[in-house]
Amino acid sequence: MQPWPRTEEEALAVQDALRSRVVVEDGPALPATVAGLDIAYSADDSRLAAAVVVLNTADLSVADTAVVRGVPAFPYVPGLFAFREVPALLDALDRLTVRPEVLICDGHGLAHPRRFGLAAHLGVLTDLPSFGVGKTRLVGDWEPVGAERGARSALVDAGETVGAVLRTQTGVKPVFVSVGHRIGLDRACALTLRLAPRFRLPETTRVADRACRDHLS
DNA sequence: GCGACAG
DNA sequence: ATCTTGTCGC
Repeated sequence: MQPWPRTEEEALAVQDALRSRVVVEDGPALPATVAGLDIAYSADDSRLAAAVVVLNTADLSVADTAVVRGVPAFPYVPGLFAFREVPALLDALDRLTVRPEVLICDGHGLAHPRRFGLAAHLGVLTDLPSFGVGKTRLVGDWEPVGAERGARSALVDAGETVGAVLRTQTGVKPVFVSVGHRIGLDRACALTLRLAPRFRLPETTRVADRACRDHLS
């Protein structure tokens, strides 16, 4: 990556320059491999471990894992979250042996104030299909989601649908799915459901979460 | 001025 | 994100 932004103004300028590169076309309906990306931080926030885990979509078995240690590349600022995690995640992606067909990020894609959250950012930089599955909202409003697994409600911000609030398990809080790059919302939701046969979060996120925590000492 | 605010 | 005991529920 080029000189990394060091101020909020510089980061906003980068987002402005990159967001036009988001490609809105549908991606693979049944990718053979999917990657989960996540980062764990040390208690004092000075160190981090970034993990990328590639799963075989067919049986959710682990095909490859890469974990790297590093430092946050930017302070945590809502809306500029990607600048904190992208460098470490790209490092981890570079160490993979198996090329994932889709990236699934911990955070949002287009469900972002400027429509360029972490999932969109990583998608553009890697040019891989990507989307985000967040645990809480950043922007948008939605109507109550049906109680059954699979039920979804449009996540709307400033009049436009920026994602979906999806119930992955009956009786648990829904997750926030939003497109990042080269994949549509319907396929992102369908994939999320396939990857979450038993728990609230997709296995990609769960396995990556465990991997990066283990590498933080 | 008062909230809201991915991880 | 992370700090953390107990507790309610299946």
